[in-house]
Amino acid sequence: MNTPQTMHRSLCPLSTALDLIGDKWSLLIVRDMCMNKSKYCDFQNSPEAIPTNILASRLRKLESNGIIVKHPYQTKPIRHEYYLTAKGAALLPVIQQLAIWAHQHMPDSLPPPEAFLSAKPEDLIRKRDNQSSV
Amino acid sequence: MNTPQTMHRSLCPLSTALDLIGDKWSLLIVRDMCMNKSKYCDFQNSPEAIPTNILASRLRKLESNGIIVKHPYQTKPIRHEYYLTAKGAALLPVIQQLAIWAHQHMPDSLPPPEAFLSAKPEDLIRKRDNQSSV
DNA sequence: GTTATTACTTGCAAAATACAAGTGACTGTG
DNA sequence: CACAGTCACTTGTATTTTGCAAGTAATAAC
Repeated sequence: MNTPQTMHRSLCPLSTALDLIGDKWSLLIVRDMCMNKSKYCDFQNSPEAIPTNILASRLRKLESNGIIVKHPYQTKPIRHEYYLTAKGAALLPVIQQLAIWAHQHMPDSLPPPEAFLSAKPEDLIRKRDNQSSV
Repeated sequence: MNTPQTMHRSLCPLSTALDLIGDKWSLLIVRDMCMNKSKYCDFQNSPEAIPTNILASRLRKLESNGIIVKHPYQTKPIRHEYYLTAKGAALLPVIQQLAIWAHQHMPDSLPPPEAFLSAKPEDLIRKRDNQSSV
């Protein structure tokens, strides 16, 4: 279940989107998931070095807003993997456009990987995992 | 002249883009400019009600990073209009994708205007104004 | 038992944001 | 001319968010 949705500044779609993911970290976590990263330590090990408290709070926020789901992959100490939902995977075009823009207009950024540019949202969804949450 | 560029968290294009425009307000200002708004009070009157000090600091930041240019439209009390540069106009696809995403996945957001979805970056650049800054 | 690892939480300082109240340069009215 | 009003800001300060370091619970390895 999802859609808790905080207060929105307006009903403009851009504004509501930014209310949710308009910060410096959320889309980087989504990016990592697009690159098949799924574990807490994967996100921590990304080159941007997200602070661990920010990571935990962003994962909570993204999950409570239906952008990602978590499901356990071991129980001894309970550990979760995090995956994009259809809603989360649908952010891929946004991220792709942002990466293209940066590559073309920000001199010191690297080119986006080919595989990333040619990816499609539906490729990012793990059907089994999403269905398991019904 | 532009490109002062603050420190980047990494060279990932997405990360560098978010270093610059990864906040709740910057893209709303760009959106307003895409809708042919150009004056300080236009931005202030948008429904999200940006605080005036934030607006002023964002305009400075966007200008110093080459996303917008300002040029005077009167001199009695000096007043400026703000326009997108080619670099700023190239953010249109990003904003369009974000708006599409929100419309499809955030229940209480309005549909993006048709004119906005069919716009192209080159339509947003005022050739005369950009050339005048040479 | 001791040490190490992972996925967090907690505490606190630093930075960003929000809100209210100025300020300077005018314009319009009487 | 005095005086209220507008516009594009700046300044001050409270509140919120972020960043960094350290701590903790659960377990594995030795």
